[in-house]
Amino acid sequence: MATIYEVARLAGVSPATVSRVFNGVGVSEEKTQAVREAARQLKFTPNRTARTLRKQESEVIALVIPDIENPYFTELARGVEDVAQKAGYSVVLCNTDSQIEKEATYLQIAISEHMAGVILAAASDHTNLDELLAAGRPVVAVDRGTGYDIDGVVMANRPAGQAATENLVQAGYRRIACITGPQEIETAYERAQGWRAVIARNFPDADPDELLRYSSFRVDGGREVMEELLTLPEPPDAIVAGNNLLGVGAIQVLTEHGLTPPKIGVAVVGSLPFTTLSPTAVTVVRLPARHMGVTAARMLLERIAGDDQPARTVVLRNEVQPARALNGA
Amino acid sequence: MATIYEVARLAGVSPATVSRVFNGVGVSEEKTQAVREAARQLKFTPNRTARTLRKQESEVIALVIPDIENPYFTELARGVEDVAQKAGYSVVLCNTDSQIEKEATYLQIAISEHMAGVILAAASDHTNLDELLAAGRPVVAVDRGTGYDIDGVVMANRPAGQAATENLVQAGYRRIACITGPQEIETAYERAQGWRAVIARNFPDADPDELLRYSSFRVDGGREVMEELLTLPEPPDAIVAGNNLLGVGAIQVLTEHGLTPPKIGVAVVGSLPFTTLSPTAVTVVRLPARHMGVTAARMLLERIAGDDQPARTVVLRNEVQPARALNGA
DNA sequence: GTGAAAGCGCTAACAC
DNA sequence: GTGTTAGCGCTTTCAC
Repeated sequence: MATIYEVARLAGVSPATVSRVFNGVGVSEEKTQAVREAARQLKFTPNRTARTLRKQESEVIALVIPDIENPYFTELARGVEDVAQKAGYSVVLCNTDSQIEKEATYLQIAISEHMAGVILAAASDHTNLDELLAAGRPVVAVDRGTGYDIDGVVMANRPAGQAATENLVQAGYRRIACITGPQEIETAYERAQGWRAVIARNFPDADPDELLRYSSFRVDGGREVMEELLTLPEPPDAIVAGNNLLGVGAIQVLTEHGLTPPKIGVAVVGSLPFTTLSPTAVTVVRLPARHMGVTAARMLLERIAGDDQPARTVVLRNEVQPARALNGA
Repeated sequence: MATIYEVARLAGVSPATVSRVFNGVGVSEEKTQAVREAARQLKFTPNRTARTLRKQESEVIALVIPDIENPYFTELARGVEDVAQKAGYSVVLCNTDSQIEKEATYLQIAISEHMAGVILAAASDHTNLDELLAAGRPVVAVDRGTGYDIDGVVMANRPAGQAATENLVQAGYRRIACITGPQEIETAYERAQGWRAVIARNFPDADPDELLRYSSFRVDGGREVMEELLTLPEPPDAIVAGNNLLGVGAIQVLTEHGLTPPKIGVAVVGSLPFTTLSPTAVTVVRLPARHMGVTAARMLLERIAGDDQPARTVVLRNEVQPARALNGA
């Protein structure tokens, strides 16, 4: 690999001039040409490591997410990547598997590689950002809060849970269960709160705890809890699923029992990009994951550029796509 | 951020000794203790950038894939990550969107960040690896070849296409179409060749070109081509889908037309992790994507460690999971 | 076993 | 506008 010294010698200029050419500072036209020609001949690629060491900052941002196999997070990643790449940043995708230790490791790496910033969907509410923040690295929270006073972008989770449930009520279902993710995860909790509010308003005699189930935010979690609900003395006639994977798991079990929607009502908070159902059978509350990524990346880039206004939180509205078969559209 | 110099001063040793402690070279027990204690007090984190600059190699490997939203590739990524992390490497996930320019950019970054190696699912057969290889960086090809004489791990694509098709033949279907990815992509081509061989053997009078469609390896590609096949004067009674997303698209369209499998035969090359169909309705030829990632990562780590045996190619066998409803199991 | 010192490739004062 | 030079934090000879 050629260095700026070799390019400088070939072009008949100083190393500093070569550096200036590649950083867009004022250099005369003729020297610029000479440098570019020399660089081309030597196949010169600037050494980013040296640059990072010198500048104490790299053009890399970390995107830390709990589950890379969840399409919701890959859609988010696309949004981040699209914005970052246009700004000349590359994105390092870090999968924590919801484990705080793995998360801590990646956060440490972000510091020690001098990454420009971090976009974080926290594995839990115990994430420690002290060092990262002390090192002056901007962090934007996505999907979930962190307990720190930093920028964030989240979904309107409670309204999403409400919308899903209301849709089912209007379609005539009367015994609507809810399956959601781990209680400690705020998205899971809030969506369930949305469901709870609608149930309380419409069925004041119902016992919500009988029909609410916490599980993992995964397909097998949905399957397990759905099986359980089906064995109830009086099983539900409809289900609100707290995220996409839970919805997939629940629908799989229902299908296996011959209860294909809309025989039983199903509303899912989150999109189902790879579902093979009739698009009219299930109510979907779309979550704008890509948009969340785009917004978070833009906020982060502003912080990297030095913006120091007070922390902002953006709440993204969802969009309901009702099951057509149920509401007659 | 504390440096080794500060740690050295506090511990009463030289910077070199601090470095040795953190790199597992022989240092006396008492100095080791002193260094560790000083490091703890100062919250010292080794600066990876400086280390990389000095050693000319980082503990990062790049995984370059064409579509991060495809569950097949995220499953692959999991395999890579699990192996890499255990060996102390972190994985940078780079999404090329099948564009050679984006791919070239990421490959350039891999060089200029001194990454330890690259695992590459090439965007096309025009990928240029000259510089990367000249820089001495090991590259392992996954899923598809590259035209270079390097390590690789691929699926048994032709047998997979054959198995999918044979399954449909045995189930009694007689007019079996095939939809696959872009002709230039070897996986798409080979799977179609498998289909073609079975068709030629069983239905010598059939005109394969009438029933074969090339498309993109995406859901909307599958939708589009499926719609088209349905308008044929004599539509197919079964479909072989060349990958998971194509299968999802095809099944969606069929469902919308009331042709839920197994009313029409469907066999998919690739797993359908988020399907909501009855598990008995569709034949799935499972592709061990995670295993591919694990294998590729292990091979890469061997190369990074200096192994210089001739290039190897590993071919992974697939596993057929037949549609139970069709073969009576 | 341990320390002194050079240098990885780049950028940013600072002089001119 | 351009060159000289110091130094980012680490590893690694080379002495001792």
